[in-house]
Amino acid sequence: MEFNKTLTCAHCSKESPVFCFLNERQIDHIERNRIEVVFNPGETIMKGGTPKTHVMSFYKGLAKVSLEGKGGRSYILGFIRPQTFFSGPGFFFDEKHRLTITAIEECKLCLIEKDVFYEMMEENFKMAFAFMENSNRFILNLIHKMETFLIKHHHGRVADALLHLSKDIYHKNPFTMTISRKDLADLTALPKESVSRILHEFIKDQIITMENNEVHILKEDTLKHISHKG
Amino acid sequence: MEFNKTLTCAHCSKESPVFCFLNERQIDHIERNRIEVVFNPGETIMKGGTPKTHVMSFYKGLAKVSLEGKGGRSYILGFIRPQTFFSGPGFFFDEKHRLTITAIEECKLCLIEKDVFYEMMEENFKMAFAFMENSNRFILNLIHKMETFLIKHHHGRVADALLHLSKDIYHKNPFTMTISRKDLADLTALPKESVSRILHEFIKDQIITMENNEVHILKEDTLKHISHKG
DNA sequence: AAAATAAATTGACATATGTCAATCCGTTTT
DNA sequence: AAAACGGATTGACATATGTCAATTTATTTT
Repeated sequence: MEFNKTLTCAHCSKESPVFCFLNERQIDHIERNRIEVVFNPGETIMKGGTPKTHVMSFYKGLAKVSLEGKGGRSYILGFIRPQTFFSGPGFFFDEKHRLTITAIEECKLCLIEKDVFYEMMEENFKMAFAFMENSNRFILNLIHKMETFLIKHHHGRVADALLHLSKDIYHKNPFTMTISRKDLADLTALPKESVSRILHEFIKDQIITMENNEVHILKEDTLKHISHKG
Repeated sequence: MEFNKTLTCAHCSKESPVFCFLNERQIDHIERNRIEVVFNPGETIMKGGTPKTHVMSFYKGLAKVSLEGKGGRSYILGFIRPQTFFSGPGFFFDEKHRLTITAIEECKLCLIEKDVFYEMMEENFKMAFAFMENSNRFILNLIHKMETFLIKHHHGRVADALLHLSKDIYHKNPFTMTISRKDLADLTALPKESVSRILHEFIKDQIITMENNEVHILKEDTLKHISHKG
């Protein structure tokens, strides 16, 4: 964790899905009320169960959003990529984080006090709506996530995860998996051994290649088919 | 489905988590722009995939909210009980219902045009906030639901479902299950045969009794334990 | 570079779980 | 009341899947 202001709200806010609606006065207000932080891989950005004191504007890196389930298991509900605004689900509901956010690649982000954000939302309707739309996006992701959890055959879940990583997270096809096998296991709600095996089968069947976490999806359609048939 | 106005917004809005913030003029506005409908058990109130044209104020009955998954399976994400406001997830995002709502017991509800609702939200900030809080509640439910899906042992899922039904849905302990075994299966994401078997074991172990869908939870703590250990 | 540590893979095994089919029960229909 | 229907239960069975332990590979440390 490092502290050092290298960003400016004037610049970042343009890219933010929520803060892009702020007026100059408000931009200045968060500029004076933000904390800029860098997290290294593995570090916990927000811990489920702790008090919710800040909202987050994610500027750089890759982080995972996970739900800590019973018996020490944890389940990855999604990833955070720049630019993202994140308040945690249940912003209007209670004062606790439900989810844990952990840095996977080095992350740079700003924290803004909850009350400061709340104030601004009250006086800026456009932003309030953007906030709602942003929350909506999160729910829809959750619902999709839920669908994938309900895929019966585990091959389907891994197939889905690979497609998701390539398309939505790394945005390329031969991509370098910066997430661990354990993460891939938590993402699919499978034991890591199963993930290994299934990955191996995909390689054997020439659906993907993988060398040193460099994954290349050869037969996207086959993966899609595997994921769809369940 | 029957049409016949027997309710008044002036009365109902007092109980609504969202409409309770409306002023007289606005109450009058929805009074003139609402459709009152009665659905019989089994009827589809909203169908996933169809255009999202109205929001719903749920006045009476019991309905299930489900996600239609791959291969004709469907999964119950939750139930709707009066008084509930329901817009469907992703209200600000797109024009499609993601979830299907089906009446279990006879349901009476009002439909209000999306645009009418939108207008009112724009001019009434308090209501907008109530709407957000309401959405938040839905997300938190989803997250909890997700946790239960991830319970490893299936006994745990059934235990959790029984507790949920008794505590949150029927609000009593010896309760009459108005939902079918198939629904219970969809609620736990299990095949209905498994549900039957597990229920039978619970009865055998004297954790519950069940006669003609009259369920009595005898050992709540045991159920909780089964659900928690996963 | 060698040693130590952690991560990932593989193998073997028991069993929890899904599927199919047959039976049972309750409800409705004529 | 008998027949017909749908829902729920039970039984039998194959197998997909999780677990544990051992091995290999990769990564970090000294």
